[in-house]
Amino acid sequence: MPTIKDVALKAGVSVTTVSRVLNNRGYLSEELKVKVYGAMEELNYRPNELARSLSRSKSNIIGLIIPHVSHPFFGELAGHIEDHAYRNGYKLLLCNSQLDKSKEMDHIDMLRASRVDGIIMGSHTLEVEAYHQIHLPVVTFDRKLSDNIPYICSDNYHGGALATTLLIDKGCRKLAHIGGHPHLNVLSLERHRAFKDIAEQRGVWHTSLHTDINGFNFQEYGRLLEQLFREHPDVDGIFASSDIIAAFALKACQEIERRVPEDIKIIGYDGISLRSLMMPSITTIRQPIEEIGKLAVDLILEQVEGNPVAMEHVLPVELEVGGTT
Amino acid sequence: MPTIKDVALKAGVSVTTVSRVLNNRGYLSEELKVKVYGAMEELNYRPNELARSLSRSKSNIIGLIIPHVSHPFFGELAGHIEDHAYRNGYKLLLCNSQLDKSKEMDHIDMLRASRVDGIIMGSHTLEVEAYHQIHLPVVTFDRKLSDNIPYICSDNYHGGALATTLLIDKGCRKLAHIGGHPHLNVLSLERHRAFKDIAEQRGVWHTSLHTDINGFNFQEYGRLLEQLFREHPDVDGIFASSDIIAAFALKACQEIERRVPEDIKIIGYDGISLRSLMMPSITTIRQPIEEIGKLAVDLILEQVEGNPVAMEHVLPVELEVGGTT
DNA sequence: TTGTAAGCGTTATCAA
DNA sequence: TTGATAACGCTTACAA
Repeated sequence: MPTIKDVALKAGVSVTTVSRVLNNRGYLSEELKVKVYGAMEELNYRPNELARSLSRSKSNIIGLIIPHVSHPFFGELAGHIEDHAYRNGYKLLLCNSQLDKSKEMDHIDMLRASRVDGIIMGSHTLEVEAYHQIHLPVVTFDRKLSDNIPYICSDNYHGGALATTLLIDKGCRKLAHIGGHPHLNVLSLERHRAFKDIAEQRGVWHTSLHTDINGFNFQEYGRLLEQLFREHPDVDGIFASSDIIAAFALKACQEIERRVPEDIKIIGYDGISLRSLMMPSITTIRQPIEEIGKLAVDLILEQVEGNPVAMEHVLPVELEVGGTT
Repeated sequence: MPTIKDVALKAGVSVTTVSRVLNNRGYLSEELKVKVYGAMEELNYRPNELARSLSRSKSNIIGLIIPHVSHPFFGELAGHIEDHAYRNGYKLLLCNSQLDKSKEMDHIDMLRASRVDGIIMGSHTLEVEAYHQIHLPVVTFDRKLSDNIPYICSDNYHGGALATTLLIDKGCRKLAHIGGHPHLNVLSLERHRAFKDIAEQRGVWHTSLHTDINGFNFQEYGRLLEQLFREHPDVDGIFASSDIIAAFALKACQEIERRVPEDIKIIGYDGISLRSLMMPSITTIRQPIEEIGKLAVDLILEQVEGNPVAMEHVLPVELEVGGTT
């Protein structure tokens, strides 16, 4: 591959000048530009980003750590993040922690070693301390780490309240919540708190199930639902903490021939686009996934540029009525 | 951040020695190792991968270009690719082309400028020539570019034949195929060819619909199905070129109250894990997604190491019977 | 066994 | 306005 030296040689100027043209710094005559650009064209020259990054101490790379890209919610989120990063001249280094502590630690290490300009953390298997050691612009999704690391989340409590209220208003009298493990330090647990609060306020019977600490295991969802219907065959309302869990619930109901929404109502959370693929389409609490992705990138960029950023970003949710309620 | 110099200073040796310890080159006394590792530990030193990459002319980064990570098939594929890359000490730079020519071109350019060690191409909006200019290890998924760029695909023709045969054997007499745009240069079009061949061989009526050239638009799938049922209300078998399309077909049937599989049978393609979430779960032709991902990474690595690789990699598909047939 | 010094391809400082 | 030259942090001949 041709280097800046080759371009300089061909254009009959110094590398400094080529660099200046490349970065549009200082005064540059039209004639000079034409000459240099011409040489670049001829050589099919592309500046080496590795060298640039090293020299400037800035890689223009953002690291993203999430549990699984293959999970529809994170897949959509990652898509928007990449898109927004791209529009801002940034690249995306993708890491799947698979909710494995050592993998997540490795990934953080690797991203630091790669001198990424910032890290978007969507996986949270480690203790707060581990994230404090990062010493890089960080933004967290769905977890508050400390007072000086910005975080983004949807309005989990409100979403949980909306969902629970809807079920009760629609006549459900025996509610179940299925969500993530309570020991995970994530803000989405607020959904569960809201569920309990509202159910108690309204005096409605309720129970709660949760996944293993290594959530996102599709097989497990099936087992949980089986357990639910075994122990409480008369549940008539399910608030699932994700649309995927809700879809499993829907399927489980249909398999035991309980009509949805007549016999039992289901509401999910997230608002993944696949929810409308189910039959009936799943009622859900929609998080603004695209906005979350954009904001995450923006918060990294602001920090990179040394600008102050707000620490708390609670984005509004919206009830999206489908056919399961 | 501490550099190799700081480590050298603290350990009381030269940078060369530190580098040697770092890379485990040559003879190193236990005592020395302890000393150097100790210094690294104390300083919380991590070698700067940018500098290493520049120096070695090797970034240990693989670029991946796909249409959308948010599409379940590509999401799963990307997950496996990242995982396998990680196990081999490689990082993944993710690019979503969104089937936009200029975006795809930009991404290729960017990956080259970033000196990635190789590119896995899963998006194919450009002409063959564009890919030839890459001059880097490349492996293609589902498209044959030339005789010297390795490609991976599932046994599309066989899969298409299996699917069509199943529908006919199960008694369907009026078949429809829904797939990607015929002008896209992708091997998955073989599924359609097989569909037509088999239907004709068996003397069964058949028709074909296809998406826009910018496929993967979920809204469009709905329109296509509406069109299908309007023009051919008596179709009794649908071969969809992806599980997502199949899911849309299933939903469309249920909405117009045609029973699946009694009145109309549906079979998809891909074998995404979400297919089992549908009710009934979707019968499909399963591609070995994990294997495809691994192989893609391996083919890049082999090329990076200068080893010869086979050009054609047709992976077997498998009929996965669900409830829609 | 260890160290000096050149090089990887840029950018940035400072003269001219 | 342009050009040497020294960084950036690491690897690697080549010496010692």
